[in-house]
Amino acid sequence: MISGRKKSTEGVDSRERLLRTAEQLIAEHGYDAVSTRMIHKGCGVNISMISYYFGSKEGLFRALIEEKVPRIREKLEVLRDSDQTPWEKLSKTIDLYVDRLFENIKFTKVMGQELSINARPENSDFIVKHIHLNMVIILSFFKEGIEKGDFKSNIDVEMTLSSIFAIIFQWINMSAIGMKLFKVEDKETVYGLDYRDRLKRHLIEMMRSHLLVNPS
Amino acid sequence: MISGRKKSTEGVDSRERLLRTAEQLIAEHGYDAVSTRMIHKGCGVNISMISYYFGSKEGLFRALIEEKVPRIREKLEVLRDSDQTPWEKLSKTIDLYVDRLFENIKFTKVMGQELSINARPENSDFIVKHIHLNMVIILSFFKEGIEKGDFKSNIDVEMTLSSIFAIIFQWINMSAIGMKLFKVEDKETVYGLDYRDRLKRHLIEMMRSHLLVNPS
DNA sequence: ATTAATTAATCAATCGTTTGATTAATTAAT
DNA sequence: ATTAATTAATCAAACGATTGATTAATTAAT
Repeated sequence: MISGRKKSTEGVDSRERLLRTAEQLIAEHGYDAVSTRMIHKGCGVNISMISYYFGSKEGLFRALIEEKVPRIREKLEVLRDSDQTPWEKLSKTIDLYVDRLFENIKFTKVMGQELSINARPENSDFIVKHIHLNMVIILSFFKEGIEKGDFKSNIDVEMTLSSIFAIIFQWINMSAIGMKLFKVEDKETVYGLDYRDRLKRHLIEMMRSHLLVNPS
Repeated sequence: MISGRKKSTEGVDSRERLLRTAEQLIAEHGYDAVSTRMIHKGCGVNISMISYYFGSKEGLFRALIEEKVPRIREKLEVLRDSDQTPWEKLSKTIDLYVDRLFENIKFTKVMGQELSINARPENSDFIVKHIHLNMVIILSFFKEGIEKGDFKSNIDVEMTLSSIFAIIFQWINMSAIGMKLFKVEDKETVYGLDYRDRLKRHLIEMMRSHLLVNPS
């Protein structure tokens, strides 16, 4: 068949299209404002396929969360086990995290919404669990830096770590503020490479003066 | 009459109860997850009073936003026109902002949700406009500090300002992460005075090392 | 022939909103 | 001082539309 419109092996494709359309719409309007009909109209896949593949609308959302919760952890573990200085580990962590969240703008927004609203605790617990596992690794970089005498000993490491996450998350989740502050018209710009680099540089420079005993 | 259950001058009270209940519920579950029936059941005020006082559910929400968008600006202007050093102005601004947002946890969450989701642009535009007006004032503190030679001249002032807002907002909006990081069981604790002070101290100390040419 | 994928049609439940009637307080006229 | 008219506030009930979900029938590939 030329059109191949109904090949049964397209099943995977329908599933994927539902996930991607849901991600797009939910990032833009929030979970509760997105109806199953919006999703089905957005990708042309029949409504009942949501139940067919995911059991329910919540099941679709859950699948989206579990599929995408970033797997930065492996990279962090490689970094941890390397022989770089604590400061090198930390600055590369910032680089890594900014890249990962910027490469998944839509999903980062969805995460932010799930963590802000407290509906569906299974989702927020799942996300918090994974973020925390990463945080524990990054915390070890701080402690290593303090032990070696590279970092100041009187810094509030937990607050500092939390701040790094906050700054990146907020840049993506509240882009409207950034747009106004930097007099930028479209979202594409603040999500683009220029501002991504500027955010990295700012974060690293701020951490340098805040953390290092001897900022070179 | 003793009960006075239906005095016509109670109208203001019903209006107020609708606003407070909506604020509470929307902060917890998000606008779209809160139905008009949830609001009316939450405060006992008849459902039709929403249309009566606010025209619609969105009108109620809009009234909530306009009523509460923090009026920190007057205090910032007093600070700006005072004869304190730029660093004093900035550290007092941090103090002021943390206090204001912590005193309005529920509404700060609502603001965060409105800025994250892009439904109802009238609301997000309104919020962004007011936040930006405050940001312009705080930016003048930075510039004054640089001109006087108190602050380093090579700092990214816009990114730094944006970071301050991000850290405070995120602490309130994503309390789940803070709870896990600080091994705290209930929200009341991370929203309490101890962590409020700890957040202030961290922010001010981080800004001190990041901004000041000569951190005393 | 069996299986997996897809469809249109339909379900009960809930959504935001509106209705017409009722209450209690206020104002104006006698 | 009484009475009549007007007002704001409140209520239960119902509106049409939309929600998430399910059904049974159909299609296509093995």
